[in-house]
Amino acid sequence: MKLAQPDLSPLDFFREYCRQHHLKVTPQRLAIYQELLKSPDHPSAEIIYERVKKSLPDISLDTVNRTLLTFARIGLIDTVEGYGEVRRFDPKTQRHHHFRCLSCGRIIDFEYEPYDALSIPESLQTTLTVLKKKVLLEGYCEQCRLKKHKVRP
Amino acid sequence: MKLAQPDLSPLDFFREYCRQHHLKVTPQRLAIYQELLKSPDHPSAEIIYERVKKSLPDISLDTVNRTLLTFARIGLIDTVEGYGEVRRFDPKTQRHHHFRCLSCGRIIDFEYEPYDALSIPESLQTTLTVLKKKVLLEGYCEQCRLKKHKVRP
DNA sequence: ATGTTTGCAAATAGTTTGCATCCAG
DNA sequence: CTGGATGCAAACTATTTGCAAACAT
Repeated sequence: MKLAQPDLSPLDFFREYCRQHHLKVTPQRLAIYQELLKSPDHPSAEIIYERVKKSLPDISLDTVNRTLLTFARIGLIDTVEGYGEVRRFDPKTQRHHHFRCLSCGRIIDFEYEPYDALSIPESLQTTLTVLKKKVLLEGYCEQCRLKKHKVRP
Repeated sequence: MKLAQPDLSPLDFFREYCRQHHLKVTPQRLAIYQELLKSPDHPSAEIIYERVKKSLPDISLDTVNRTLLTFARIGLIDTVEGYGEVRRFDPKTQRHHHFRCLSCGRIIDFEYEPYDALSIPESLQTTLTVLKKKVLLEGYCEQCRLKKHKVRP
């Protein structure tokens, strides 16, 4: 689904991506996308809204929200921890990892030695204190594998 | 902080764990913990509430919420994707991984070849379709490293 | 032209807070 | 006894939805 030509300007890439996904290129969408590109800090919809308002004072938070979800749905951007679902709890505090079904949201635990033994990148060691390592695999579970579901969120 | 003797019955372990963390062992907490142990499905507070109500009909959703957060805070249970924070977005769809500061919530991107090359456990291959692999490291960032912050959530 | 997108307002969902009462230690 | 825990209600925050007007194609 993703474009294979990264040799376009970010803007052309965006236009092309939208066209391929039958999305209209509106000033709002453009502004949001450009703001996102400038934002290395994984902003929330609210924060993007505040920033985009500087150039488009009349934009609404709803539009930002809808646009971001749309972008995520077509794979133009990613959502980071916090998949928009409710908080869920896990009584297993021993080391284990998760598989998450992109269709039904099911989370499956698994244990896998090699993942526990993962090394920490040198470059991080100097500035960060790493306490936990978690591997998250994503894809489709047995039930959803065949059905052509739409991806969450 | 975690107890080192897993050779207690789950119930005694719980009582002991609570005592060490100066938490009273109330019927509600007991019921919630026991329900959690029976729940391999990473339930939400709402779902736990529904289940626990069968044995404690007068329990409130607030108590379930507070109790789960308390349990998570003392490390008795874990919270799963969806850290209770707002949804955040990432314009980088190329492969990369995240470090998350347990204190300030900051998310730092990093790239690390070996993580991209991770093998998928055999046991999962037969039933699941794995599309993405993400490694999440957690700990304290440079700024928070020294300050003794309380852990989110 | 026309079907999508937007902005607004209202609804909803999930979570948190204040407070009086209750109970485990 | 007494401070922490609970239940209730209300507040709050984030997100979603319905709809008429506006706009991109």
